[in-house]
Order: sequence, then structure tokens, then C-alpha cells
Amino acid sequence: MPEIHNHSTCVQTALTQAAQLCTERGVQLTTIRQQVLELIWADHHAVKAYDLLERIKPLQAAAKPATIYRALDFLREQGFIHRVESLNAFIGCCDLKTAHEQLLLICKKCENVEERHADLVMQALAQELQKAKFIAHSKAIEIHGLCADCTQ
Amino acid sequence: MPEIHNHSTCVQTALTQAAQLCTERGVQLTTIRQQVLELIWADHHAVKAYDLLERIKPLQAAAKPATIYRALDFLREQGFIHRVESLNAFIGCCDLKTAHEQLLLICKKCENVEERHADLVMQALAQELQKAKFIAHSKAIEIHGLCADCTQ
DNA sequence: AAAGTTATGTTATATTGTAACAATTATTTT
DNA sequence: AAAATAATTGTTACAATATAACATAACTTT
Ligand SMILES: [Zn+2]
Ligand SMILES: [Zn+2]
Ligand SMILES: [Zn+2]
Ligand SMILES: [Zn+2]
Repeated sequence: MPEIHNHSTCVQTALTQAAQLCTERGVQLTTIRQQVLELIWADHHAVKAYDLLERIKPLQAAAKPATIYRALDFLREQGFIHRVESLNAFIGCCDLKTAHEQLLLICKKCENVEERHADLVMQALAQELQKAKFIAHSKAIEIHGLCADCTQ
Repeated sequence: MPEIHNHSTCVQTALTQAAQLCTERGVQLTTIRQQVLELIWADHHAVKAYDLLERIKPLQAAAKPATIYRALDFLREQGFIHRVESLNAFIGCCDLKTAHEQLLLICKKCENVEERHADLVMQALAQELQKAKFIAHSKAIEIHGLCADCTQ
């Protein structure tokens, strides 16, 4: 993610596509679910569940942990967000349309999380899995370090 | 990991090498630390911190969460174990001698965790990181699915 | 409208992990 | 060996993350 970009388009795209996919799939993008998705897309940082809980309370006074975790479960099932395993946190998926594996680059300094498709990595990984005769159901590749903007 | 193998050699190798490396490095493989390492090596499953706590209590009656987490911190710093981020759990490292990245294959059925070096994957990943101008400090690649033994 | 399904409210609790300070043990210096 | 220093462990308290279970409400289908 470049340090400066028109982030409102990121958010708009994500919300529009999510709404569209929900319609197509016959599932409900309820108010709570949409609000959580919007809060996750506030920036390109990974967000923790209890931070989301605090942030949604002005909008949903009755919100409890289960409120958030249920919304997160839904958004994950639909592929709208990813869980960052190594942070116990969540980020918006940058490509809702195509199912894909996630390579996450997590910057220690600015805390941005960049999602990349990294086809060559996935290809090499597929070969390695074949060698191991391992049938993959889900893959998480998470790299911690310094992003391009923070190493200049 | 083949379903049937002489596991006592896995454990012996790990403990012997750990003891040797601690001597070389001038750090202490205390009783508690060695016991935790042994408990982790009980099998090739990932172990949770509080399971370790229960299992060490017969040996260390005074054991508390901090007891376990401190030992885990030490063992991780020394590279004797890995944390499985997607499980909040820990496994013994199968190659103490050479520093290396971890590709973990986690079987949903038998729960075995196999660690592979996967040089080709790491090479492709290094290229991708260069493209992204990202300086990696740590890498976690965790694949969930079915292992060779469990797909037959 | 009634029945069935999906989503939310609510309470309680389980799981995972740290902070802080005291006491002890090991190592180094005098 | 004694004293000083550093490393480890004991202990208490609590923070952070996540789920279970059951009641209520809101949508969908018949
Ligand atoms: Zn953006
Ligand atoms: Zn950065
Ligand atoms: Zn073994
Ligand atoms: Zn298996």
C-alpha cells in the first residue's frame, strides 16, 4: 500500500462489492455486519476484535463480544476479510471477486498490512504440497518486517 | 511425519542438541525448561500452553501460567520450538542446528504438524519480497489440511 | 397468518497471555 | 569465601481474546 492513496475508493469498492456479492449469494449484509466491515476498512491496519467492539458501541449501544465475533465470522465466511493469525486481528480483503490465497506483509513500524497474490510463491507451495502429498484446505503466509515506505 | 516411526530418537536428538547448544551459548537449560521441551516433544502435535501447564504440574507443583510462558519464551528465543500462530500452540523444531524459516503442514485429522524446509517456496517468497521492497524479519507459513497418512 | 429460518440480545464463562514485585538461585567480582 | 550482580523462579493479580447457551426478534417461505 503506498503511504498516500485515495483510501475512500478502497472503502467504497469493498463495500459496494460486498453488498453485491451478498445479494448474489442470498445472504444478508445487515447493518451490524456492514458497520463492522466499514470499521475494518478504516485504514490498512489489522484491527483487533475488542477494538472493533469499542468503535461500534457509539453506533450499536448493545454491542457485546458476540456481536463482533458473529459479524467477523460472517465476513470471513463470505471472504470479505482475512484473519491475521499472528496478530489475532483482522483486515479487509483487497480482492473480493476472486477467491485467492493470502500472502500478508505486515509492517512493524507503520502497521500497514499489504495483501499480495504472489502467484509464484503459491505455485512453488503447490509443488511442495504435492511432494508432501498434503491436501491443503487453507493457507496462511504472514511475513513481519518493514514495508517499502518505512525502509526509505 | 510417517505415522509410525521411532519417536524416542526424535526426542533424544532434540534434547541432546538443545543441551549442547545451551552450553555453547552460555545459557541455562534449567530443569523447568528441559521438562517443557520434553513435554512439547511428547508427540508431533502442537501443544497449547495451558495443556503444558497441566502436564508439568505433577513435576512442578508450583507451576503457574508464567512458569510455562517463560519457558516457552526461552525455548523460542533459542530456536528450539516454533509457535503455531494459527493454533495458539507450540511444536518442537525438527532442525535445531540450522536457522531456517518454517513451513508447517498441519493435519486436521491426526493433528500432526510437519515442518518442512521448502527451499523453493522460500526462494519464490524472497523474490516476491524483493519485488515488494519488503524487509522480512520473520516468516510464518502455515497450511491446514490432510496429511499423506490421513488421505489414504 | 403460521411455521421455519436467520440474526441479534444477553449472561456467563472459557481460553490465552502479561505485568509487577518478591524470593531464590547461579554467576561474577572483589 | 564474601559480596555484588545477574538470571531464574514464585506468586498474585489481571488483561486480552474467544465461545457457549439460551432467549428474543426479524426476516422468509409456505
Ligand atoms: Zn486504502
Ligand atoms: Zn511500514
Ligand atoms: Zn517423532
Ligand atoms: Zn494426518
